[in-house]
Amino acid sequence: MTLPSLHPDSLRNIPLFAGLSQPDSSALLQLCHVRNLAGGAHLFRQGDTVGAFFIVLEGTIQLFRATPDGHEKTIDLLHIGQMMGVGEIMDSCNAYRTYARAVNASRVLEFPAASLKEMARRHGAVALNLLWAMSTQAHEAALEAEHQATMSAAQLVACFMQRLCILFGFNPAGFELPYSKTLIASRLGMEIETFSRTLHKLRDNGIVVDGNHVSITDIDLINQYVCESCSISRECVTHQKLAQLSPSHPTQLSGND
Amino acid sequence: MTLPSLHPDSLRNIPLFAGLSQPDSSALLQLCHVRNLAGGAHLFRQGDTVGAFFIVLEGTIQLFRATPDGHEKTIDLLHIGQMMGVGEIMDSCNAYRTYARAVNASRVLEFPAASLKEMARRHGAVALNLLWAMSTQAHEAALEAEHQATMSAAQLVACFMQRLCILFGFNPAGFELPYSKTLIASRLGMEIETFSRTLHKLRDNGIVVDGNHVSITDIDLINQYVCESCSISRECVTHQKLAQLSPSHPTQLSGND
DNA sequence: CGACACTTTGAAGACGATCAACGCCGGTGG
DNA sequence: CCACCGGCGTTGATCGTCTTCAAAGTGTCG
Repeated sequence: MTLPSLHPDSLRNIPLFAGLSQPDSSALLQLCHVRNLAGGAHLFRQGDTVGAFFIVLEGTIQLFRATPDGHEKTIDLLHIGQMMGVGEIMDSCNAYRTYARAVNASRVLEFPAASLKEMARRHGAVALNLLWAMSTQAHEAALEAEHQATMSAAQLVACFMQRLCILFGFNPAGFELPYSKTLIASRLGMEIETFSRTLHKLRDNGIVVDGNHVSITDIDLINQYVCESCSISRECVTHQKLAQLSPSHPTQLSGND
Repeated sequence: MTLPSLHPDSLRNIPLFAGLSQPDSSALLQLCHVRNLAGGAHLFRQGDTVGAFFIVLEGTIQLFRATPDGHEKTIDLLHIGQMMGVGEIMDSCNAYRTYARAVNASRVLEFPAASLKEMARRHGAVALNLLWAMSTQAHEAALEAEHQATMSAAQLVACFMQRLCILFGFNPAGFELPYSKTLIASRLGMEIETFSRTLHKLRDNGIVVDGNHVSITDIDLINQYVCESCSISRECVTHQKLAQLSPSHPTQLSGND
């Protein structure tokens, strides 16, 4: 099922494959195949029967739920290496708990649900990688939750901007927003109006936004502003990384272990 | 290291041991030992070097963080079968991310950190149980986060009351709060004043509180009230269970798989 | 040109946090 | 026995923040 378009090189940034022996890696690859998604295409919907789990190879996948009043509440935006649907498989839930939709043209790796547990049982290294990945995801979700609870809208936005720079290797001095403001606001758990207003207020704190163009004029100021009310922020890889971030100094995703 | 006080029966409610073969189970038991904690005793502190992970056997453990302004933010209250510190071990973090303190006299099972990964690598069944447990914890944390974001203080309190009945097998028609109000408020992420006020408002929704005594006078009304603004609530085992809950009909923790 | 999605801006309102004061209770020490 | 204290919980008043509703501006695409 392995498509020719999937080169071993592509696996370098995928935690699930990190450090696997050649046989283990091959066994995994035998199970999966690549899927291409156009922007806006749904990968699965909340309530769909769980048939597979996925890993992002390229592009961005939006995980979200539909609220009773018709809105969408974005849970997360997933990028290269991140997994979807592992939880559903591991606790034998038979329905996806969220929607998953490609924000832009994306490629994902698809693993049949049945095979994953078997791989984990048989290959200790795969099990450890899964455990590592799940624990990392859980930790990040916990950070996220604490951020939401502790930080003001302005701090959340500032924090998000910092993360963008890390994730995409943007030059903080000037970059374009990679998503629509509506999507970002949803991701940050705030209303679009609040987001819009907040962008202006940030001018005083070292972030200037005009249209889709963002300039972080004072990295240190922003970093201090984001961290001030949140003990946990200091744990964030983001902030540690941002401290060393200089223009044209793109950062990779952190490796396993 | 197995203490005489740990009977095989005790393992029945512990997901990590669920469905293990005799050898697997014994191997795990060889690794761990029981620790007794007095109420108020600390199991570990935020920043401590990670030396072990723990499973609650008896009592209640409070996980919390210290906020910059000196308050405590309760992350979770753990009961029988729940694990602490697994995330820290699996992603090779060398410091605990929270405080852990016994709310009342408690017993926990302690596993040396080094052994856990090795067990997971070698014993497929243990790895699957760990994956199951982590995925369940992660899912519950996600529900929790969505609750916090979506529901009003009153709904959160009502939801908490329902959970108490499920968890402890209380008769909804009348029971005593098992924790101090300060602790509950902290658990629910609100100030004690807000909590206090909220208790009165709930009178209109079928929950009457006087001192530490709680009466849920109208289960259906409350259930509807809690669920109304939160699509996710319907997934909550709580609500499904509560529907079948009748007086003197205690419920067990859900089993594995 | 008009339809429509996206964004901005204003004004009002709801909700919870904060500050302050007080009542209650158990323990301690004189 | 009483006075004092600290932890806990209640109640009132106020304040800031974010949501909500409403309206208008901007852009793209047919």
